[in-house]
Amino acid sequence: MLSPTEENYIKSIFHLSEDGQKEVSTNTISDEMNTSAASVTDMIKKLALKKLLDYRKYKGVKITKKGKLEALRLIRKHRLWETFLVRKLNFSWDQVHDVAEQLEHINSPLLVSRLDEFLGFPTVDPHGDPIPGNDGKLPVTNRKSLAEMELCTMGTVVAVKDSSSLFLKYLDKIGAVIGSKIEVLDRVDYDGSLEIEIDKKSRVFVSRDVADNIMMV
Amino acid sequence: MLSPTEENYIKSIFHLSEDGQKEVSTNTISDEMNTSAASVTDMIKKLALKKLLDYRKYKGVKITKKGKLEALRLIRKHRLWETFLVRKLNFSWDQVHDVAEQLEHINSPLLVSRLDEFLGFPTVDPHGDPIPGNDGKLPVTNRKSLAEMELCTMGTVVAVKDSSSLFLKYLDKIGAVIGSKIEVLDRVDYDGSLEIEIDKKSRVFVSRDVADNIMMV
DNA sequence: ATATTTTTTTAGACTAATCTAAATATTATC
DNA sequence: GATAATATTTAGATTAGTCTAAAAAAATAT
Ligand SMILES: [Mn+2]
Ligand SMILES: [Mn+2]
Ligand SMILES: [Mn+2]
Ligand SMILES: [Mn+2]
Repeated sequence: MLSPTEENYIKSIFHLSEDGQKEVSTNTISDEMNTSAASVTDMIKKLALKKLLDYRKYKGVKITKKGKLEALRLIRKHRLWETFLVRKLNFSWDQVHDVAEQLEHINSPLLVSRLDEFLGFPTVDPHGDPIPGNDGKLPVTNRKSLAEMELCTMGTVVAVKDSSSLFLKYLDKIGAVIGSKIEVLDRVDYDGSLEIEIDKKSRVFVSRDVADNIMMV
Repeated sequence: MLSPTEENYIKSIFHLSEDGQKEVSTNTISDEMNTSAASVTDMIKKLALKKLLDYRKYKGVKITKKGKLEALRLIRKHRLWETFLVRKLNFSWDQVHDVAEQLEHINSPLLVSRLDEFLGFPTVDPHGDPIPGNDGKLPVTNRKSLAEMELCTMGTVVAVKDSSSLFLKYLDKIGAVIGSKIEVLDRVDYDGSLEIEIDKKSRVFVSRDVADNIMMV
């Protein structure tokens, strides 16, 4: 059994390591968690003891198979709850993250499976992120960011990398929501900002940073 | 802001004091919470400092107005979640208590009001207990326990006092669920046990203890 | 290859929630 | 009203999660 705090660490480490591939440094984790590096050292020692991380002093951590499974269990719950909040309780996509951050720690396998069933076994959450299965399997997707798209090509928004309210409200404003079609009209090589056309209607300029956080297919 | 632990204490004290009327002793609380009396003393000091309890050394505690409101806020969430689990996720009434015990601590006013709306503003939970309003108001009910009923009178089951799985499964078995009609056929004065007829069909004997936990109208 | 800077770990301390054992107050009994 | 029993509080520890400051290791720059 993991405490909510341990669960949050393992989930963050999973994300920071790009789904468990890369090693993650102490400072990277402390930045993400808004805790001191000293606290992180304590916690990664504990998680290593529980075999969720491989830890080499001064070398950072790598998440183990067991750690990945724990992270995916949590991510599954997080995304199912976000889906519930949007589809059943009429939350907007920028309101769900913080509540799901709490709900993901509720411990009841029956609740998770019934929620999944109630929602009709959804495959993606309101931000376009895939929902891991009960076995912890994530579908492979071949997405690229808006920033990586070629000039004069058209794509569909399928997900967002940043779930902050500020970012999502901005996307709502310019109309770049999931499902909308975007064509890249021009790219400023100096800073990577783009001029885009959304749904054949509005033309807007977006920064490189914004374009990095919009995932297309 | 209260921690989940503080919330659990204030809720238990509210129940033990019969909705805030009576004083509650340290040992009564420690029994209910399964903690040591020493822990209770520490906690009631803290809650008294937060003005949720009136505490006089060696004399027990009485819940304040502020404390009652906190308790009712929690009870409202608990009962709304139980209702959700039964009505939307097909939990049975004996499966909901422990999960609701976790869900009640989720902190999101928007979530509570949307859940209330989604359920069509329910007034009672799956155990027949009234759901406090957003303002903390509880409807006054005039129920009496099955044990208090007169011989040869008929009543309807409206609530249960014990929400444990063991008790509820027993009620399912004998068919004494909410809405069923019960007539008291005979009472054993020695131990207060009863012979009852349920829904004009089956006759069973129930102990005084069971009869105490079935609320009738 | 040294010296400096950055990163990471260790040492020591704090708070919340818990415990056991000892001390003290209250209540019941004779 | 003294004594015994019970209830409650205090004292002192423990664990989880956090912090700051100091020490040590690793990375970078000269
Ligand atoms: Mn979380
Ligand atoms: Mn999401
Ligand atoms: Mn609880
Ligand atoms: Mn209930």
